[in-house]
Amino acid sequence: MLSERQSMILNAIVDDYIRSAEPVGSRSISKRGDVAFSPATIRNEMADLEELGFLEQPHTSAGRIPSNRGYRYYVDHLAPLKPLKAEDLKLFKQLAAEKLSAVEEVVQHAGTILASMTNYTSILLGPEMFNTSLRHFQLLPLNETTAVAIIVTSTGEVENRTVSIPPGLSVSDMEQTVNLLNAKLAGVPMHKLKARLYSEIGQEIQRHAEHYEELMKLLDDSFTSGKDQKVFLSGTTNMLIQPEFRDIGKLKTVLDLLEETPTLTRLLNSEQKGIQVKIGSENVHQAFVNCSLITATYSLDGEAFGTIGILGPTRMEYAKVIGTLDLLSRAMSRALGGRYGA
Amino acid sequence: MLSERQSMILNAIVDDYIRSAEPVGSRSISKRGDVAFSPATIRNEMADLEELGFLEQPHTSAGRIPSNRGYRYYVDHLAPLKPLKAEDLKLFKQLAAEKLSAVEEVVQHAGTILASMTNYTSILLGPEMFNTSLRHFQLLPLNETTAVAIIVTSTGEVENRTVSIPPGLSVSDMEQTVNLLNAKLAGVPMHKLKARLYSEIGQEIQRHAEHYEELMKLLDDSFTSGKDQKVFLSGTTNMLIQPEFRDIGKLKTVLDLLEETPTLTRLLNSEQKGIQVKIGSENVHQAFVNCSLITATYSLDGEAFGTIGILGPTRMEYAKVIGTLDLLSRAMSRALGGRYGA
DNA sequence: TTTAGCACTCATTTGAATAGAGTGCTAACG
DNA sequence: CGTTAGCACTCTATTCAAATGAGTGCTAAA
Repeated sequence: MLSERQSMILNAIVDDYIRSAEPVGSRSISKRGDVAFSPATIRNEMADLEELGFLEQPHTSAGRIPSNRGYRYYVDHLAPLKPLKAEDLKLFKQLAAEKLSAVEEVVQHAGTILASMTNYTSILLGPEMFNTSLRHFQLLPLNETTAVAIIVTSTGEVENRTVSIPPGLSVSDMEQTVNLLNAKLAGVPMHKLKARLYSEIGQEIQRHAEHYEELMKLLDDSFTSGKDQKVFLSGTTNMLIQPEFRDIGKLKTVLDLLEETPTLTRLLNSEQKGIQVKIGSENVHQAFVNCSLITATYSLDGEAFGTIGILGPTRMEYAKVIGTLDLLSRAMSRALGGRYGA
Repeated sequence: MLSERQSMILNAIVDDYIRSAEPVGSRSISKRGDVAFSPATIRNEMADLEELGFLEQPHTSAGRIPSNRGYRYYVDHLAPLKPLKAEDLKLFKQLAAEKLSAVEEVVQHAGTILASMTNYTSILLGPEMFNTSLRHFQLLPLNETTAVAIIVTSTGEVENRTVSIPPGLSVSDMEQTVNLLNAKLAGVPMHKLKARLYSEIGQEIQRHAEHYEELMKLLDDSFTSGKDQKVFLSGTTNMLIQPEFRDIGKLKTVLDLLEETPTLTRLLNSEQKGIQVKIGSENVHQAFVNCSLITATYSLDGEAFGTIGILGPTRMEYAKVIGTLDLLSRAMSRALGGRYGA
């Protein structure tokens, strides 16, 4: 579609613009050395590239800046990723080596590393528990009316909710029920818990316990996953140093969105695994028209999956970010995998 | 110290400035009606007030703005708090009425309300568990080498950590130990757990279990409170709409600090109960010189205590914020208290 | 096909003039 | 003697025109 030379010029322009944030002119491209033509020639090509929709001109007497399409081409034809700096690699090693007890801590730490390495905003999603299974269930009465329900998953995650005890339910009934559940439901995938509860356990409970209805309600409550997937943000203030967000209005629309965790979860939770790049208006959400969002997935012991992402202006260091995300997502999977065996 | 008239004028100036964010001149004060003197008279008083350090002048031909000292006087001599709007009160009622299962949800929700009612940034600290006591302890093995330690407090909070099992420790030894702990330590305040573990339980364990050292290490790990007090932020982007933070540099120093949860915890965790107002440089932290921080404390069932706070520019609607914090902290204590009986 | 040259465009910078808000001081007033 | 009107003065913010300069598009020559 593009000639070799056009491709080189586009590449040079995007590269330059990513560094300077200023419209780049034909002269500066010519002087770079990697495209050995005169400004005039480059100007002609630039006019063509603009007509094709890869470049834009803020005004007649300014240089060119890449359009979304230009960035897209740049990303799709990215040169093989250059290896990261040694010091950065060391950070990854540390992540894997560190004795972090909880998954959340690993994820949080990874987010901090990501933000400080890239100078953009990192958005990480905690592992999706969809694929994990039940390890242990417990009901601990606090007083006459309330109890804590505790669920431990196969990956060692602990979830808890406060539930109300139906009046008149005997302690022994409750204990018996819990024992039954542990016997019957241990190892069952989390997303099948409720179905199993009704299909298999229901009758059993009905046989030996009073207050069937209320008890089932209690258990149903316990198995209702309370929280959404957890969102970890880091480096939000890196957004402030981007010249494209000098305009407080634009800045606010983005930062506002970052406070809406449910929306973020939806935006990051892509079906696909691997690395994904959404440039400008390729993002569904209006607030991200000036941003690019790059995401990668990690896995926890092959069961649960989560997402890590970087949000920055469309004028983003794609090569660096993609490389970093790729390595970090692997490092995370490594740090998390094998930690909890079956 | 200040004459009746000076006091009134200072009050009027602060009031005006809080609303307009512009230096206020003698004419506009005179026209307000509540200080019935000519601009010239007011000018004279203003000059005096400036000499006394209550006012400042950006430049010779501008109006006056309050100094930190001026704000302090204003706050200390604040008129009796006017009651909140009916719609706001309704929000509080809802908070108390809502069936929120977890303490964290109550706190989080309160933060959202606070930020949206005041249009400032709310900073809430989750309850300090210092005063709660142990309800239940459990060790759940995940595989040969790791286990989850689960601690349930008297207020129904659940904490969990992953710990490593010393090789060779038998399951029955572990179970026996856990039973012993529950028998001996239930009801013991959290901050005394470790001391009791060593003073009373140590010998007992030594008597019947092998691997004494390793087992104690495991238990010590379990009782080491992993997380700091949790911090909930809401309405950080409200900072962007304040004209004093039009300057991105200033904005960044503040927002950067908001990302440092440990520092925030330290800044909010005041010894004193009740409402506290820190104006401008009264704040210890450099980043808050242009801000005021107003905090109040809430309690959870009379045991654990937490803090709620509002951060805004020194030019802040003190009356409104103080009133709101006062009511909300009570509402929270009410919503949380009695929920978990002994 | 490439390039040098040149006229042209347009945002940005600069500087001077102007307007306007507010003060401090002095003198008059009750 | 406290209060107020009047006025000169100060300093910022606005406005506008001119100058600057980066960069382009086009044409003609190499």
